[in-house]
Amino acid sequence: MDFYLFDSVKRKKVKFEPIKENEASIYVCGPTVYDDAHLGHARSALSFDLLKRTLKELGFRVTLAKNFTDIDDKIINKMKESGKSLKEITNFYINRYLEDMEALNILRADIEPKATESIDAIKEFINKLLKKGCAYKLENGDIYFDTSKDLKYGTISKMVVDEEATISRVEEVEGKKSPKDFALWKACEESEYCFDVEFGKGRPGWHIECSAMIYKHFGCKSNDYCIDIHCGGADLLFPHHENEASQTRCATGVEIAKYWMHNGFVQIDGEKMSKSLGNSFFLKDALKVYDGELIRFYLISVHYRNDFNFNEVDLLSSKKRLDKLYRLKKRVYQITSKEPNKEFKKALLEAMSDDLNSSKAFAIVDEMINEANERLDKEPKNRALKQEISANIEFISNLLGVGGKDAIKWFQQGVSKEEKEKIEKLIQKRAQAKKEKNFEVADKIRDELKEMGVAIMDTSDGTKWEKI
RNA sequence: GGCGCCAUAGCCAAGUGGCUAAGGCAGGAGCCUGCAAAGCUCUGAUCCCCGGUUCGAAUCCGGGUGGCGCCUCCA
Repeated sequence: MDFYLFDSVKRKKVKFEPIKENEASIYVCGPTVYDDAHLGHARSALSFDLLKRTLKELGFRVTLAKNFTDIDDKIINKMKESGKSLKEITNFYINRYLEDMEALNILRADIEPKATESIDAIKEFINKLLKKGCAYKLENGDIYFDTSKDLKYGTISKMVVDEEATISRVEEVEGKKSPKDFALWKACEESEYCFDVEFGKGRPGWHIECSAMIYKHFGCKSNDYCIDIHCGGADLLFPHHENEASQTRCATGVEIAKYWMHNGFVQIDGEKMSKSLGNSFFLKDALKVYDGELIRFYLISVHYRNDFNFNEVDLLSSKKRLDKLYRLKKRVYQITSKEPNKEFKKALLEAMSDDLNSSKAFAIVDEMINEANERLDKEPKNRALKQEISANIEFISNLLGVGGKDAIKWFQQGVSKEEKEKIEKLIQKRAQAKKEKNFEVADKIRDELKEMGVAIMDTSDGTKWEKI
């Protein structure tokens, strides 16, 4: 099965034809680790987690790299504010990021380079640019990339940078040849975040690390491209990706990536989530209230390229939808899965192969759930059917990363042992009352359970309960 | 000012030239049930407006209206 993706540089959907047959090299622009991850980080990570899972399922050998920018102005500011060391801050937030992403069931990247651990690669890269005359040094020691040396500058984002407009926005730096030029190396004095290299003490600029890391980990030797797919948030297209591409072009003569994918934004009340608007919120706070898998499901129920308007009402409607998958899973509880239904598997994979159409994929999942329930109603003892359903759910969990948890526990989240015992005792009492046809008592117990946030359902297999 | 995205039922959301416009949530009717819940069945939109292209458009083109984003760190 072929994979199609929307290439945000070509601005159209194209067939994925990897540089090396059956292999896919992916680089995702990761977070700057100066604070906790917010929903936008989650959306980006989820989008390209789906990319990785889909390509793997299609049989590609996938190598995904995601960097951590662990040296930057904001981190330095945080150091000054908190009195903590660079490493203390960045290690703390890297771990937090990884924990949050794990809660969302995001597969770990195969390579996780850090800027501070890539200084040699960055240094080499800057040296290459200096040698080729694509970079110049200012009197203060800063090194800038000379965008005029790259005739293709602007072809990634199609941004024609208006010199005057740019001047008004970008801070003027003395000695800079063009406002489009950007810092590769920022000179600094002796300190924890300064690195002593042959062209002077300093620290890397933001754009250079990605180019250097890609060069280091994937190589950009004789191919036309360094990697297959370069991914990131829509806001990175310009200037970040434009600059990365330009540097790599100048330094290696090779295009940095064959394909580009950009995910849309998470908005709150129709506006971009951002700190300056005061409407952003951290993933860790959402995770205190909602299961990570629910947040995952909610965020990937909308196509990755669209804007996503986050709100609690929709999140709760997503929960009801996801609950249905787990209710089906409960019906085939502890049944060993065999082979998934061929047509179902194909349809699901086809949807995801069409530029990661996860919305369509979930529609197919819903149809499968519906059909499975219908058939189970008719043939509750059909073991082969149960094995197939179980395998279908397993396939969903591999491809989409939802539905992989224990179905009983899913409906008992946040219920303590004592509570559980109390619930089960009440259910027993109710069963006794029912036996005695004392429905008044039975209904009273049901109301009592409902007040505890517990819903019950009588089945041929006894009374089941769920925490709502 | 430059570049770009979006507008589909009460809400969320696929579809981007041609069978009856996916799917979910909410609502209504029914089956099941002691009654419920869960599950199942049935039930809703001609696709922001105007014009054009076409045998045929939600889907392409032009013009509006409304919303959002990038151009400064940003997923």
